[in-house]
Amino acid sequence: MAGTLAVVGEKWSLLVLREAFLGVRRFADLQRNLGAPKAVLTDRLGTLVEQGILRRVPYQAEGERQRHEYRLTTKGIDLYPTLVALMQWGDKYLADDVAPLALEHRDCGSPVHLGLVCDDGHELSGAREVRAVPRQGASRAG
Amino acid sequence: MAGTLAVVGEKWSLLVLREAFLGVRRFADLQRNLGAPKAVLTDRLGTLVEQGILRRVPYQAEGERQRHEYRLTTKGIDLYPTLVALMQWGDKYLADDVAPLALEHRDCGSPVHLGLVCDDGHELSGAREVRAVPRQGASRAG
DNA sequence: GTTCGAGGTTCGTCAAGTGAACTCAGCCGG
DNA sequence: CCGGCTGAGTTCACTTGACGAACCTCGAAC
Repeated sequence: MAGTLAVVGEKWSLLVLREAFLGVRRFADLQRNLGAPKAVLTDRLGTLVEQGILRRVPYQAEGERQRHEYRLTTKGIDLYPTLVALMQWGDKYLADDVAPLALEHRDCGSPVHLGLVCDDGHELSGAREVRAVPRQGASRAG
Repeated sequence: MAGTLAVVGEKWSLLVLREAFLGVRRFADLQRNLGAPKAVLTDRLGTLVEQGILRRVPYQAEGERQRHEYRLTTKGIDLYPTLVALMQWGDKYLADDVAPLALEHRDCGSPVHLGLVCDDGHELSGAREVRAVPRQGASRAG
């Protein structure tokens, strides 16, 4: 866990990824949506690319010179549950009125949420139903 | 989401919460386990208490004066999925050898993981099976 | 060959993080 | 009653990082 935070724990990283999941790929759009200083955004995008979470892909809009856009890699897409977890908590405890974004299953249309499930197929109600078991062979990092 | 990050997005907050979930409650133990400067730890604990994520509970060890310990509130416990999400991603992409901590269902003993499930009971394979639908009535905050 | 705009870089300022040293409150042993 | 010990902070000097504004650069269009 500490490792993950070292990678994406900086101030704007997860917000950049949120935009990425919403389909925002261009520097200027990210900058406008987030309101982050350009210098910080440049730096964050750089480290996310370094970490293999985003890819820098060339593209060319009509009548413009070639530029680069930022796309999620598989490694980046796998951070989706993290973002959803943050979102759900915010929706529950911080939302003024109603969640501003709903997630639904693309196939069946019903609402999607994040849950703890065990390999027997039970869905757990929360942290109290989980036992954490330390393992040997590594100090705790997660 | 931005709101959630404003609350727990600072450098040590989520690590403090990890320790809390592992049962660490005392200032000195937190400080030792995390290696965070005392000043920062004091500040983080203070804001987490302010936010209602931790409670300051008096306790008294034998032969010592009364002190305070920090315990998770319900609001804090509900951050569990966030931590698990960070942990699972770290286990997948950053672990040197093997995950240092395994989670199991307290009732049936089988491994627990975090998954996206829809209200029809399907478990989704990942972000690509989800569609995000904006709602009216609020600007996006999540 | 000047303008325009995306995608940066540079710079001065200011907030936040960091570690070491210091404080404070009580319990204890002498 | 005195002085030392310990857990929990606080203060301080220093370094790192965030911030906003201004500047630079490349290529297309005029």
